[in-house]
Amino acid sequence: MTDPFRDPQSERPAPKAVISRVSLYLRQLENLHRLGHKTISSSQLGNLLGINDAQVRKDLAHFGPFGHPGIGYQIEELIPILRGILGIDRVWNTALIGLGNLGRALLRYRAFRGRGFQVVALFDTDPKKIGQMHSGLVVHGLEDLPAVVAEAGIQLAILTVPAEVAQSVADLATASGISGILNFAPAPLNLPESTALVSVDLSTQLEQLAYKVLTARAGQNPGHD
Amino acid sequence: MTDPFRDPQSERPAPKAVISRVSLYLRQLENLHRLGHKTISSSQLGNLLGINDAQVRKDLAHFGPFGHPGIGYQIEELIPILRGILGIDRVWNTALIGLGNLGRALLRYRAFRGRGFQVVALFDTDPKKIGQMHSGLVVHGLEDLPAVVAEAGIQLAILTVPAEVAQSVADLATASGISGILNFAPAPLNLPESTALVSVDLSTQLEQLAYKVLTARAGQNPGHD
DNA sequence: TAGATTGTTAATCGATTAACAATC
DNA sequence: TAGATTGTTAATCGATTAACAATC
Repeated sequence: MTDPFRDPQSERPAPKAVISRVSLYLRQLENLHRLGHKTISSSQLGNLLGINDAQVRKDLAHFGPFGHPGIGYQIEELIPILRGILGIDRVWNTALIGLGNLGRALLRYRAFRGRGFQVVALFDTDPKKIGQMHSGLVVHGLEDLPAVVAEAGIQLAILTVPAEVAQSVADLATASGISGILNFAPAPLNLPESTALVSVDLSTQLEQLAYKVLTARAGQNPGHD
Repeated sequence: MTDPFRDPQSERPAPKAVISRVSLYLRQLENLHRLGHKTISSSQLGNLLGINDAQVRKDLAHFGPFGHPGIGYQIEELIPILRGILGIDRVWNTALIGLGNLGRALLRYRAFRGRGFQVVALFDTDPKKIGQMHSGLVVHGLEDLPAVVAEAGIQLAILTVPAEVAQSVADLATASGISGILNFAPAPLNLPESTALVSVDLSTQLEQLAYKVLTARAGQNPGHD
């Protein structure tokens, strides 16, 4: 089965795990750039992140031959490439839906800003919250979503609503033309193929931690390191 | 070191992916229980979560033969078993380190309470924050960590500090006797084998979303998730 | 019994790691 | 050149899915 097309960029979409690591590579490269480093090898980069050097090379080679044999990768050259691959070389207009504790915190969270994710509209269903100002934005009722999405060219939504309403809010967001949802509600969402979904499930993460502590404690792990 | 128990629970530790799904199973079972359901089959449970039925059975069978052929799983029977497996059948005394926006939001976040994760102490390095009260707890300086951990029997730490100090704070937490860390700082942490670590990297999650939107848009066949 | 569903083995699929010729 | 490091193929490892005898 010889494949006539070998262009890595447009062939198969990179697996989810690869993209996760590309995010980590990018952040590490930005740190190194800030520290004045010029080049880095796959094994150096891997060591900093606890990732195998062959994997680093393979992940990057998936998108193109960016490395220089005998030298490594040019940090300044690689950073904008990775930003382009991830799609954070542009501004993403983002709606924040649900202004509970978590939503308000994310609105002010540094890590979301300055990487192209710009919250441009707020939504809630609570009449007490509608009309309030947060970080210079007024809170809309959810019924305004379709109009505001169209008007402001909103592409992404951050969902910080209770689990019970998450599916219906996601449906409304999809119907309004949102292309991607970052879901914090602890509920499985069913979306059309064309809508991208990433879920962050904080309570299951804490459960993972509890399990890990228990097994680290009981099972005396044979393989040290 | 002869293990008198040959039951699956103490054999090989379940893979990370299995435990993630067990969290999802448990939450779904709790919802079903609330709705008055008595039994559920692996295929029904799988459908609700978008998981293959063989995988549901295999995941659960990893811990014991909990199912009833011809019938399915008894919901009321399975719930406490899964809670025990995950280790959320007890109280975990937890320290929250870093009282920025995210830290304060997590402190009040419902999903963390009522699942056994009890925040019993707060820490920060900012002199303006030390001494403040949040949710009935006083903010300690970080230098109090070893004493408070010992005194209050703290086992877990939620780390919501800037990336630059995350490693040193994690080192202090480990040295103080913490068994597990839920890390929200966007930095790779290097910890001893004996300390459990789960990292939640919000900015990389948003980058995953951007990538997914781009590929869903261009390539017609995005991964379902 | 007939129908349903489990636990588990075998088959498949995908991801990680090792090894090395090619390259600078 | 000699040394370093890439991109990639082959080998390994692990996880998912299909299939089915055993069971209720």
